[in-house]
Amino acid sequence: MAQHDLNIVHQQCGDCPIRHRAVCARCESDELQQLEEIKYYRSFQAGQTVIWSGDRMDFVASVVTGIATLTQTMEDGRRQMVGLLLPSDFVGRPGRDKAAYDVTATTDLVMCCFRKKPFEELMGKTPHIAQRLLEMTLDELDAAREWMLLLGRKTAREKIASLLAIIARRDASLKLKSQKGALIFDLPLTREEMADYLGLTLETVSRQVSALKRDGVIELQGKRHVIIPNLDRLMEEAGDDSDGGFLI
Amino acid sequence: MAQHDLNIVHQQCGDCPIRHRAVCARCESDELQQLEEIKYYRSFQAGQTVIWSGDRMDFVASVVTGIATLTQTMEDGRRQMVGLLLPSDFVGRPGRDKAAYDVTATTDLVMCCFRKKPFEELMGKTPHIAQRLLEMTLDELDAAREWMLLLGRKTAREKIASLLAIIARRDASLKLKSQKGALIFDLPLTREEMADYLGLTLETVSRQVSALKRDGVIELQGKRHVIIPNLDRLMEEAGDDSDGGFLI
DNA sequence: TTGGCGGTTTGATCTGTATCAAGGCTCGGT
DNA sequence: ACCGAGCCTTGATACAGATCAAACCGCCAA
Repeated sequence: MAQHDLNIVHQQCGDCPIRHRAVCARCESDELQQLEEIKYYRSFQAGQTVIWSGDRMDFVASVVTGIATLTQTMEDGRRQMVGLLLPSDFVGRPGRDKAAYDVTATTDLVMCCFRKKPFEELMGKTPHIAQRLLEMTLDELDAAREWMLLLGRKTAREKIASLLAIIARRDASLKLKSQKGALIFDLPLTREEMADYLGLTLETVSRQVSALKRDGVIELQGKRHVIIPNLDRLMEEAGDDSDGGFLI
Repeated sequence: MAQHDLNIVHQQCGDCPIRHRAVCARCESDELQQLEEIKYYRSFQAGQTVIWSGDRMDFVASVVTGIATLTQTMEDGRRQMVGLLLPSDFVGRPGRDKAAYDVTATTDLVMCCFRKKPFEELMGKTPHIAQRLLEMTLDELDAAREWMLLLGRKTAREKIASLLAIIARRDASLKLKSQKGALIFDLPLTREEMADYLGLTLETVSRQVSALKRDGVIELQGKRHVIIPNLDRLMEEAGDDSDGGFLI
């Protein structure tokens, strides 16, 4: 295996699901070798379902490239997105054999899967893994709580602004650090997916995106290509006080 | 220290924050002795604030008795509860030195605190702790996601029914197992706190509670004492399909 | 006994978002 | 070049829940 940098992101680390420096510094070690032996890749096309809620799930996985969503659906069809998985994010729960959510690829997707049983055994033997997983899970929990504030208390306009800010910042951090100018990205979600994320209808999403455009908070080229001329302005619209918090 | 049962709850285990059988079976061991040395108790009166968001937090803790809430507040005062801590629940995040949320005692409260630095060191040495914490955090994440569905997609009536069902079930599981009859409990939250939990106003909470009473789904004695004659009926009103999921 | 206060209920009205409906844009296939 | 499907926008209207306002209840203290 290739030598790895210390403070790496998943793509550079290839297939190590545990991208923490302490573990990656050991990439040559036994424990990573054991991870190698239980892993396999799966690819999905945009729109494909990775797994349905309630299905038997005999693996855990991390996203290598692409974006996946976790959604919950009520009997009458109301849907709520409860997680957005970007590269290096982890899915699956050690110690549970059924999926709790629908997992769907919203773009073309590659996942690095690990068979669950041996993964759990490995976790029992190598404390780093549980510690790293704990750290990641706590990050996700923080993100979920931020999301709860959004769902419970923000207006439609604030919700849209929040989502755009989240995507813009995640996107920027995956690219170059601290480029001061405008942020530019392609929306990875349809209007309907945005609605499912935000607890709105797709019509309301469309209206509010148009409103933000009309008011000069964002610029649009086509439906998906977004330009954020001023992130501070956008964050103000989002109603976020703390700019430190980074969400999923 | 006293001998502990295996499948115990926190109260019986006294001060062990890690109530998992594997750890508790070792209550006589060195590692628990070390926990003993870094722990202390704090008591709070109903309504007191344990810690404000942004404050320095040099401990982690678990609830011994009473109920605490985690809330987030926006600049203009909009509030959203993002966590409800019942006995044996854990607060605080290893590897972070500031509180991310306001923590408030809604009833008289006793917490068992552990100084963070030594707790982290101990966690590094004893894998059980990280594993148990991971398990608990994953449970909380599941609860948070269920909560997101509630906030994003449920009607006011469904929200109230969901909250009552959550409290009734948690309460029942703390008392006797599988008592088939009516469930009876005292609401530990004011109408306003319920509203902050559910992303509603207190007036709407009041109206919907009255409506559920009028429709015979619940019975009330005074403002707080609730009787659930038929849990299945209540869960139907809550719009929950899966009855297996247990929330915070 | 009175007054005041926190928590709660209830009523009247307003408003933001959902719902229903129609039409537009874009891209790929025939 | 045309068609159709998917996705998106826009308009008209309906409604759930917010907001504003008043009054109630139980309880404690003076």
